[in-house]
Amino acid sequence: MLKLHNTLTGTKDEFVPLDPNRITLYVCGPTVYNYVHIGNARPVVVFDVLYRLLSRLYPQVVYARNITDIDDKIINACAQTGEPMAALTERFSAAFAEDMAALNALPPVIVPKATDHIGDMIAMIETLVAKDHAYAADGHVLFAVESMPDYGKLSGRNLEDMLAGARVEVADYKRHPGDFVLWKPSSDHQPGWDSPWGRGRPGWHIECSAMIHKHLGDVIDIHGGGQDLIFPHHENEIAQGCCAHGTEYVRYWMHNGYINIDGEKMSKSLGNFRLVRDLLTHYPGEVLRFALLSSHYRSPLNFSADVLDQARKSLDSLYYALLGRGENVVAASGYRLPEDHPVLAALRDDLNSAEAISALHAIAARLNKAGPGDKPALKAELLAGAELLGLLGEDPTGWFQAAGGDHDLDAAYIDALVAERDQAKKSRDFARADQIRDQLKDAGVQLEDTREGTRWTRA
RNA sequence: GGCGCGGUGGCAGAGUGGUUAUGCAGCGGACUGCAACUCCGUAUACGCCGGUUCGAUUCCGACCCGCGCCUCCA
Repeated sequence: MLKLHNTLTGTKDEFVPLDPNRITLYVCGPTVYNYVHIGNARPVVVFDVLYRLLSRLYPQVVYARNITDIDDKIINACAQTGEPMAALTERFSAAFAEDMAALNALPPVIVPKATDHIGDMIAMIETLVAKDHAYAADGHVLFAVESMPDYGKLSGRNLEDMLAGARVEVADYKRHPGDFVLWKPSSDHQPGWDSPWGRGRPGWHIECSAMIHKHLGDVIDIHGGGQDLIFPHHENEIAQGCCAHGTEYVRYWMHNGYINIDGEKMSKSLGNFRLVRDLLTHYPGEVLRFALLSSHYRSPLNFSADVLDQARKSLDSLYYALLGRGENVVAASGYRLPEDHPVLAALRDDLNSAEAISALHAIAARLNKAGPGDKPALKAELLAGAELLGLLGEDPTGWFQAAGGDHDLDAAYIDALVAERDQAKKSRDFARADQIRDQLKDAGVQLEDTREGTRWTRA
């Protein structure tokens, strides 16, 4: 059984797919007007694990993650640099794909772009207007929140509550202050598309609803994203999807917690963000991924160098288990994680990645202690468990020897010193041997004498 | 003001009505020429106050503290 926390019910519910032969998963992707920060990466990594898990449990998973390539923030970014919109969005889409690949996130099955679906959005808006859930006013088309009795059910608020806390001036063409934009007019120098309401561009929420409808269906199994999307984005998606197609839209809503810096939410508006791109110059992508998975996806994660260093060391201990004590162990082939395996059980419990990692350490401990005959099977088990989390995909020797900084010694030079030290050891010149080891240690290279010879790792 | 989340050992972080994860760091030991890796052992914990209970970190209530959403944001 797979249990998932559903924002709609507020509880951990058993996952019952609409069609067990075709699971549908949609995750909100980035607005491509700059590089993404580590907070943007959290849902990508979290739902990548969900995608891997679902793929293990069901024969087919249709996973879509959109690219928002029309938005006022993009228009503003272009206005500042003079770069054409298509060039800018293409550039940052590619950068996003690169960054996420560095975090070992599998590409989704479908990566729909908003600008490829303007016609679908217009059609959906027309449906909403025809059903009296939307109205045109002053060049805009607005969704009428009062036309939907249970509007607010996802975020747990009602229209009166929202009015009480309103901090924004209400445009006078709105019938109700909570009405939101489906379509808005573009000036001559703004990008726009022809529509029944004149030349304009879509509002933020409609693209996801339209693309879900086109690629995945009227009702999908799971929709994910960051907690800050619950309101208004996902609330409004529900309104659009349910009202346009007369169905329930999404069965399970999943939202990940924030990444914090010094206890405060990391966000573009606060300016306290860390770009994935910059972090990757200091840490392997797998360390970032491990850090993101080291706590539960719904909990806040306080991001710091300390967290990354601990992730690195924890990962090292797992790779050490794969590396062994110098013996050459080949993982058994054809291993498949059993249904009741602890790693699988942990992930099935609302994606408890922290517990899954702990289960990985338990396998590593058994692998370290095992006799030669048992090692291949345990190594295969460790690799299979880790793969569900998208971890331990590197060659262990490569993991430890990969150059990370500008001042790293090159491998040939290190090998030469190691050879010299071996000679010194053979002639029992331990003073010289230790001198070489200390010299390398100062340069960040750790030597280890194993039965099969000396090996080295970068600290 | 409305709605919601969280406070676990030095740090990170799971979990549970009683046997008290896991990783890193610490301490003692084994291994080693000495180390490193690994192994064995070990200390330190559940914000505060009440209640329920044979027994609560885990359930209930109040309180304190921190955070988030209500506006673009993963």
